[in-house]
Amino acid sequence: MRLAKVACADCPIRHRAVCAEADADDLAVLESIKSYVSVPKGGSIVAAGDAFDHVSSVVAGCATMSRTLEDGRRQMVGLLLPSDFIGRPGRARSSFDIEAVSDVTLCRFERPAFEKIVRSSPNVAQRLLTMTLDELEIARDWSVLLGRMTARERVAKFLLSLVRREASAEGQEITDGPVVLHLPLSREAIADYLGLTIETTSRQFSALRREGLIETPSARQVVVPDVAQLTLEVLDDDGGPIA
Amino acid sequence: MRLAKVACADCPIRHRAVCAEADADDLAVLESIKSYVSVPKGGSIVAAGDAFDHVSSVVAGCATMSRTLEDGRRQMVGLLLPSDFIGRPGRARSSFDIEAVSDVTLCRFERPAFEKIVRSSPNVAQRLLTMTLDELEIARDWSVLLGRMTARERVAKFLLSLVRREASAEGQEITDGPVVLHLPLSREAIADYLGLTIETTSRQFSALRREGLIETPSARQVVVPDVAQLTLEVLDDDGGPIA
DNA sequence: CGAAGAATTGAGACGGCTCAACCAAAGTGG
DNA sequence: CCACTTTGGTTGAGCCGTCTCAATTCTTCG
Repeated sequence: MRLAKVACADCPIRHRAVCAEADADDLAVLESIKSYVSVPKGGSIVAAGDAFDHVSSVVAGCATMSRTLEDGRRQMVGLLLPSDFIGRPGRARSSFDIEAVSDVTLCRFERPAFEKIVRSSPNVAQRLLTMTLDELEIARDWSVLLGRMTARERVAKFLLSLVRREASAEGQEITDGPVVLHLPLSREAIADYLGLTIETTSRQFSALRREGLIETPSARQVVVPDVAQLTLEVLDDDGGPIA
Repeated sequence: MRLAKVACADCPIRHRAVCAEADADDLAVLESIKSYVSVPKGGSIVAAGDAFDHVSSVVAGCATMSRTLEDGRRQMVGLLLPSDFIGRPGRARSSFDIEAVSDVTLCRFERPAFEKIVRSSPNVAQRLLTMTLDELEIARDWSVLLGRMTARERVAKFLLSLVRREASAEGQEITDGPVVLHLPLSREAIADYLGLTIETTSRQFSALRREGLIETPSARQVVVPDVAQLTLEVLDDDGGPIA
């Protein structure tokens, strides 16, 4: 669904998205070709194999990138939150499904027009490269989790990544004190993200709760009373890239 | 160890590496600042946490990118073959270990000098972006393997990725007929790549051999008599990105 | 209040891991 | 040239963590 445009100057992700380094000229062009689109919770943004006619930035809401095998096994490969970029300049087709898990607002560009900007604006090209390198680092970091970590470590690391991501989105320090998290994902989606089943994921939440490492006022809310203590559950936790 | 330079015009990876799209001017600059370095089998190229003083392209040999957790668990996140790029412009430290698994020849640039070229040459910047996007796709594809595939599927997919990679390096068609592979990795390294143990990996090789899907004249050689048949072992195998 | 979906919990099965023995190939030194 | 060692790979037996299947509870929303 089409939405009214918001001026880039007022955009909540102006300084974190692909347009972050755009100068006044770049921004004028981007502003002229962008359109806002809203995708309802559960809606598809692109399906694996589909053409990528547009690229976009997530302005609000949460989306997932995943692949489903023929027999139904499903693995999420990325969580898309505000300021994240969707699409691949220079590539016509998506090899993953991208779906809204909450109502999502996208700032969208037609792919050819966006590719032209990438070619003409070093600022935008540079920003896109930096974001892609960040994504790559996040993906590789996640590979360590998928390949080698226990269910407990996966859940703990997932929660910590949300803590960090929320802190960085709000430009805050990472405090040790109680942090309240809103989970953007269902247990099923979390399981797909972590390479586990729903049941195992749920059991790990329960175990962490029993041991006082987290509290769960509701299924979608998690309180971490002591972030440092939760961090101890994850070997290797160097802080890691912000996923 | 320093080696004599090879002219870019004679370089075996000239048309596949980060310099592939470089024009004559770019190439002159690259040629003037590059140096060739050889790293012996088993040697470290960079360690996790170390400064990235240089970036480089793999000219010959094979290297791995991996992380080792404090308790010794290890996950490989990338296999580096000729034409692959090592390093991250704009980031000073590596978050993974990069090690030579055979004697490796690198075409190396000091990071600041290379970053300058990326800023001044749209061709190089564009090529770097494309390569990074390819790497990202490969990393995400691998996540599906690590998160959801069985040991048997992992080994089959690994072998198929080598078949494709060899074919693409030599610009050949992917044939169904017998393909002879040289494994660049030990069983241990393969296990680390696939998120398995040595023993499980070895058992899967044995099982595939028993069933006639592969032959193993020696530990480092694998013959795939029928690529299509091996492909049937991997659900989802859409061909996938070339890892 | 009832229905449907989401999450939790339990019991048992199973795939991959651990520990251990064994084997083959490649050095190494007397 | 032959013991001896070392390194890398294979195989076996049993264990354990996660999955599967199933029942139950909790939420949400007509």
